[in-house]
Amino acid sequence: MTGTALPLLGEDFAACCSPLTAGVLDEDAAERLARVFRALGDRHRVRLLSLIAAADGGEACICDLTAPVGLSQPTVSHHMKLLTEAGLVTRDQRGKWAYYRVVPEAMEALSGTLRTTR
Amino acid sequence: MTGTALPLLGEDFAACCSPLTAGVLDEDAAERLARVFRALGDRHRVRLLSLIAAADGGEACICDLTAPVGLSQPTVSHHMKLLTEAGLVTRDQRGKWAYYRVVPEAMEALSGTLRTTR
DNA sequence: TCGATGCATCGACAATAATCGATGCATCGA
DNA sequence: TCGATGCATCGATTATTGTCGATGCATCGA
Repeated sequence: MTGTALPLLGEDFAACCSPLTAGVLDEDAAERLARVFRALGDRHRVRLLSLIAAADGGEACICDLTAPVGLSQPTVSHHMKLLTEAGLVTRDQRGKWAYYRVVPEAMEALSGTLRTTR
Repeated sequence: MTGTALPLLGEDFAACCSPLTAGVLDEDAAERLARVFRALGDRHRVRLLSLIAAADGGEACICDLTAPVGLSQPTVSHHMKLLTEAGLVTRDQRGKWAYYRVVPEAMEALSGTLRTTR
């Protein structure tokens, strides 16, 4: 296991993220949040995320992803790095393959920041 | 009322947005989603959103926003345009002032696309 | 041990995006 | 009617990001 997620959403998913609209965010909080949203701000990365989530076993390697998104291997690798750094996916190297997996807690936490009703 | 929101999330907020991870998104859906996330992918825009939500009456004009974010008026105007086009805020011109307001339905819909449990 | 495979990194280039000053259009108050 | 104010748009510049070919490092199977 060589997962290298950098949880930009905070160490503790459950406690880090109050709704965006609950009060004025300071610069740091805004930047951290924006960085995660930026990771989702590309159609290919959004697509990659849905491909991984829908993949058999909930995980996929780069080789499974290049064809569906129609990008080169280095480019897909680059996008996956951004998603990993955002904490939205984890990377697990097993032999030759690097398996990526969606982090539900991160998705939930991010979802929570957009919730307006309590 | 001169609101000009372009609801990129779809005409019907409630019905448009199944979770990102519920199945493989087609190109169009991925692009539409990514465009909205991209609108949130800037710390100033995230901040602007929280400022508006926290403002008195839930609305704010450009002139209320320039100082807090420390950007020029044209730049703030530009950011607000992006947020408006993403459907995350509405614009309402009243006299000299343009009042911006968060669209809770859009936030909720977007929040829903990130939800992994149902 | 060696060729093949999967992947990340690097370097370069092209495309997007952020920012601001200048400007023009309304609207308001005097 | 006129100056002042609020805002959007334009044009230019800089910064950021997406993309790919080339390359190098592991790992696997023969």
